[in-house]
Amino acid sequence: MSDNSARPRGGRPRRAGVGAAVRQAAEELIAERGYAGTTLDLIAQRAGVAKTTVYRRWRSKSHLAIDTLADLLGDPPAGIDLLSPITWLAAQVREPSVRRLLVGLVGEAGQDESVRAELRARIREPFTRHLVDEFGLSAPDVDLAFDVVVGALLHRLAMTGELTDTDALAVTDLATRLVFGR
Amino acid sequence: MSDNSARPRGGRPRRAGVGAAVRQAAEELIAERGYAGTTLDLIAQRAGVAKTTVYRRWRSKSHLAIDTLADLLGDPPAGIDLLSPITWLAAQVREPSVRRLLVGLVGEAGQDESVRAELRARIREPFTRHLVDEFGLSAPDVDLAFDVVVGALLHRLAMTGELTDTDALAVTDLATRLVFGR
Amino acid sequence: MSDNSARPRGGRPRRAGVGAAVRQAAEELIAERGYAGTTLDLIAQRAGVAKTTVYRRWRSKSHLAIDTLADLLGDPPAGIDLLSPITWLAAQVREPSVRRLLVGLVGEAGQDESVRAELRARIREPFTRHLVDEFGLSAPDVDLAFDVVVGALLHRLAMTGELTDTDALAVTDLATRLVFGR
Amino acid sequence: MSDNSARPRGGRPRRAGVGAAVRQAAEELIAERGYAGTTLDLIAQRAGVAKTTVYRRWRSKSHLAIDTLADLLGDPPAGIDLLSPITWLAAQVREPSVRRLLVGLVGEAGQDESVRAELRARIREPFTRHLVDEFGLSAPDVDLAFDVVVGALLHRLAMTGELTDTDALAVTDLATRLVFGR
DNA sequence: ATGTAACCGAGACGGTACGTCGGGTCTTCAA
DNA sequence: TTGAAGACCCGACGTACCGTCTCGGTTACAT
Repeated sequence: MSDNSARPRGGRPRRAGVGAAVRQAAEELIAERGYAGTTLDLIAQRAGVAKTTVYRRWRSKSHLAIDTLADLLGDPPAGIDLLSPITWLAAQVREPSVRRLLVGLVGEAGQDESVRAELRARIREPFTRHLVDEFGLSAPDVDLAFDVVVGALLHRLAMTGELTDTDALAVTDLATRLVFGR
Repeated sequence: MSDNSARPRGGRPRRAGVGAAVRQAAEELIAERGYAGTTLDLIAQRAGVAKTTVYRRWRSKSHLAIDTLADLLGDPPAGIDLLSPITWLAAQVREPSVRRLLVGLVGEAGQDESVRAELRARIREPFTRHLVDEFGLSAPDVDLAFDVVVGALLHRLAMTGELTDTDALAVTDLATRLVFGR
Repeated sequence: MSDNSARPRGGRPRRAGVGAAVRQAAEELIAERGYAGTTLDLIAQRAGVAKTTVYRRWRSKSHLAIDTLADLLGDPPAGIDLLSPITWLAAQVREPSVRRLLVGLVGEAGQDESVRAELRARIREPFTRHLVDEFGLSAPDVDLAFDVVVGALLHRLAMTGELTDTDALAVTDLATRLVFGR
Repeated sequence: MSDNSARPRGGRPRRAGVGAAVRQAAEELIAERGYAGTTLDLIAQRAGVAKTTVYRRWRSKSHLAIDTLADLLGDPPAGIDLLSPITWLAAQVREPSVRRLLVGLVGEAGQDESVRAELRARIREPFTRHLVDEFGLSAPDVDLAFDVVVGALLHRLAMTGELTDTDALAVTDLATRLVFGR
């Protein structure tokens, strides 16, 4: 979805399908073994690609992970009411691969501003922009709602390892009220 | 605060002050350099202790970090109203050392159930128990409020690197309403 | 045979049998696992004794090993001819426990003069003295013969891991001729 | 001289000079501080190379030492008489670096068959082959002579820490007679 | 056709941290 | 004083992973 695909001038063109294969491998492996437990060598191997190739397209493991995650999330659904995109977000976080990617990335973000920036631009902003455009909400409010939903669910997961429907519901309710009540 | 204390009998007693010195060193270093940037060798060195001594008392870097964090947090204040402990919690999360410890630990928690368990027992449970005893609230509700506050703030931090007063306030409000409104 | 048994003045007397038990444990373990593969903790454990006790009686692992070895070798037989003590020596070296003790000790000797001295005094000198007294040979000659027999056989063992009768015979012959032919 | 050379195809080629630099560092350090007193970290550092690089080329400290020793020994001189290679061998053993390498390796050999095998193939066999080819001697006899010379001198060194000319001469005499007298 | 420039696979390399192991010392309590 | 128990210091071990680098060889597109 963006291993910066723009490669205008000469030279051998990039092999098609490599980007997808690598993201796919990363997603699977991280879902299976967690973020830290997944090696770039491993990813490259499963994707049938050399490690160099991965590093040519992505700056680091974190950036590959962000890209994988963005690809995995896709766009929020174009629903009629405000609740549906928030519910969709919560559902996404409950997916094991999304969750483990997020948890790993939050860890990295603490260490590295460029990861934070990328995370904002590639993950949160699309969501926010969607709600702003669709429902005319204020961007800061939606950002906060995003952080509340993702953060709370992630942290719950980090604490207990699982997440009940009731909890997810409570949090989405909360976030919805947050956006409304301003 | 608990690198385990009750030891049977016999043998050279543990050197007094080692636990405190190591926690102190860990706290400082993690505040300065972040969780991942802090080595056990470094901690041991600053604490004036051999690395093996650290590993004798704590199973791993994560467990030392949890212990350090628990020690750092202390008990929530015995306030009269329900708001104060939640505000206190938010304030704690905004402390650089607490925050960096938490961020690091949330990352590890994804990988390791024993870290999750320890995190629940040493960090969240004391808070919850306090609110339950003091105000007669339901434990699951308080747990959730804890996860919302800590998770949301942490995630906001992970996304932006900073945290405004307004945001912190919004989140504490939310959590308070959550506990009430059930 | 000499964990320096002289303990004149007051205090609790040494427990009888400890010396023998430790030597026994050391011998067995080194025969089974080699010198380097044998830990002092292991020895103490098998001897049913605390590590401290071992270190109170012997200066170091090497010195315990030398003592064990001396005990194990005993005195050369009071034979009538000169050949028999040399043959006896060769036979001793072929014993697994003796061999592994020797190999380990030779390694340590390279690093530590006190080990060398002890080795001379406790292992080689008794042998030499015996041949000097019994057959009126010159001490330096016998010392050399000792070094040739033990050294050659040990080195053969180090190279091949085993030792045939013919080789052993050839070496003893050689050494005998050496002592004679001067 | 052989941290293995023939590599298949592809990949970044090994940096030239690394092998020599590491062997050189190992030789110097072991001559200065003895086998056991020499760390792989130290060797790597002095060679200006990462520790991982050393471990990539040599299986262990022992194998590096064998390689260093083989490199150091070189080939026996192409003399006209049988005495000269044996004298050469004795002279080599008296070199501090050779001696300390050998002593260390003999110790390891007791623990590890792969070290024994390597020692035979890289150290003893070249010597033996030379004498067999040059003088038509039987390989087992020369092997034995090798073990007698090296073993006896090493053991003498282990016992006394030094080695006089007379002793060295006596041993080479012995070994020469051994090869002849069969 | 030929040059150029980017691609890819393979794998060496530097660097840093990890957690473990073993020798030897020290400290306390009990005998 | 001895012994048991076990904490402690020190220093080395070998492994793992990240991200960089250097090859040989390949593949379009522009000249």
